[in-house]
Amino acid sequence: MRELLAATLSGAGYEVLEAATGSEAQQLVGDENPSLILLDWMLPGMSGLEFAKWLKRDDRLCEIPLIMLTARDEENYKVQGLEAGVDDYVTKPFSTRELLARIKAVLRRAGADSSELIRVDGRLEMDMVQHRVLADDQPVAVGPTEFKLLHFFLTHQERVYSRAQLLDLVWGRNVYIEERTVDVHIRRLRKALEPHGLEEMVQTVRGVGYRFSVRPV
Amino acid sequence: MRELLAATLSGAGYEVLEAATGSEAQQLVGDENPSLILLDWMLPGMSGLEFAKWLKRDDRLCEIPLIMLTARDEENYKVQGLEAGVDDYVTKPFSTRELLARIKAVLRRAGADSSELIRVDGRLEMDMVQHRVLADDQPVAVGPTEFKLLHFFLTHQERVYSRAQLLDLVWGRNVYIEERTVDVHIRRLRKALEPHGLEEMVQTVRGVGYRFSVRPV
DNA sequence: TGATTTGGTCATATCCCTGTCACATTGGCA
DNA sequence: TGCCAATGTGACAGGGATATGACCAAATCA
Repeated sequence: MRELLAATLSGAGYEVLEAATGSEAQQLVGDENPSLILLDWMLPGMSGLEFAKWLKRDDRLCEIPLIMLTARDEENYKVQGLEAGVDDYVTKPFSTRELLARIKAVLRRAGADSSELIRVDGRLEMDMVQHRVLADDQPVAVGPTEFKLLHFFLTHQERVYSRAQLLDLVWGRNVYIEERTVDVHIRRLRKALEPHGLEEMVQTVRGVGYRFSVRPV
Repeated sequence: MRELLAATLSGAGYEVLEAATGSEAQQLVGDENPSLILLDWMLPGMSGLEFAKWLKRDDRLCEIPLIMLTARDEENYKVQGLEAGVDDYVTKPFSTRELLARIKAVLRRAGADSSELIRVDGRLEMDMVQHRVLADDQPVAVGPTEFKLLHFFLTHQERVYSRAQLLDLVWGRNVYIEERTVDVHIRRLRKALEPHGLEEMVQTVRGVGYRFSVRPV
């Protein structure tokens, strides 16, 4: 089964890594940082569910999309899986086309942030390889935190985030930082974008939080 | 028990409010509009079941997800709870991990179907994720209160509400505010919709209150 | 190690929102 | 038609939320 899948996915242009057991997978995941995990419900040793829980509990790994393969479509399996944070299900038997479609969908959903070059509106550009921000091809001077903040915004445009969410998602959870501090970094980011006339993309949503948007308020 | 839970959940990043009795909880729920309620089956005074029934009978509160904590996993308790509209169960004793997983799952489930995108007549659109109002794809500038008011109207169309009801349902109960204040916010909402020619959707019902309707008066 | 940058917090300034009032307008009824 | 009650509307002051500059400790760099 696993080898069949591996062959299919390789054929579709994906790079595939295989693990036979849960613990093997745990090691592989940590080492290789995959873009997506296909997980069978039934595993020798650790169950698929246990693996899912382990994965989603880890701050660094919980972002990795997870698709479960299950032989039964019983509701309570799905519920258990959803509780564990599984992103999608494929019920055996399934067609190659269905599987590829779901993989594509899940990757797209999760994917935006794995991109190495992010452009917005043709004017703002973020190059993760160079670790640089360009506005109208002019370098923008931003500090490390502003860089992370902007990167988060570019990969999560057109959405409001509360200060608490931004602290969680940009600074990382388990940091105890004053919420007002977010304001200050928003300010610094705006200041950096100001010379290029892009500061309006960082929008205040009073009483709620902040939003990055190309569209005017 | 309650304090232990509160500490655990705070640690997990949730904001926690506590109530010792059913009636205390009733008041708190009305005032604070929580995202989720954890309810013990056994309460001093009002029973957990009674509280659940009360909650689910209220138009404004019945949307709040409710998880019951029960010391017994007897079927007939669950059935009674389910009939009352309980969203999930956790049977004591339980692990922190299990509780957190269920909370997360219930919140996600509730978040998903409390529709995040409301459209009316193809012209007016409210995106809760962006926290934005669009009329003919043009952003509409509305203040926080008008936003809440419009959201309420969009989710309760074609019905008259008195000023007192609107104060209760939009502002929250236990706020003592002049009834005429509603008029002013209605005015502000209309003004915001005016540039898009949608102000007629907010209709006055003389002697009764206001109604949101797509149909002309 | 000393210089420089960075990050978080605070105090203060500013802006926006809000509830209320006073007055204008409208609608219904005798 | 004229009066009264209900609603519409503009203005305003106070309060709360956000913006901003300054500061110092910690981290980074040379």
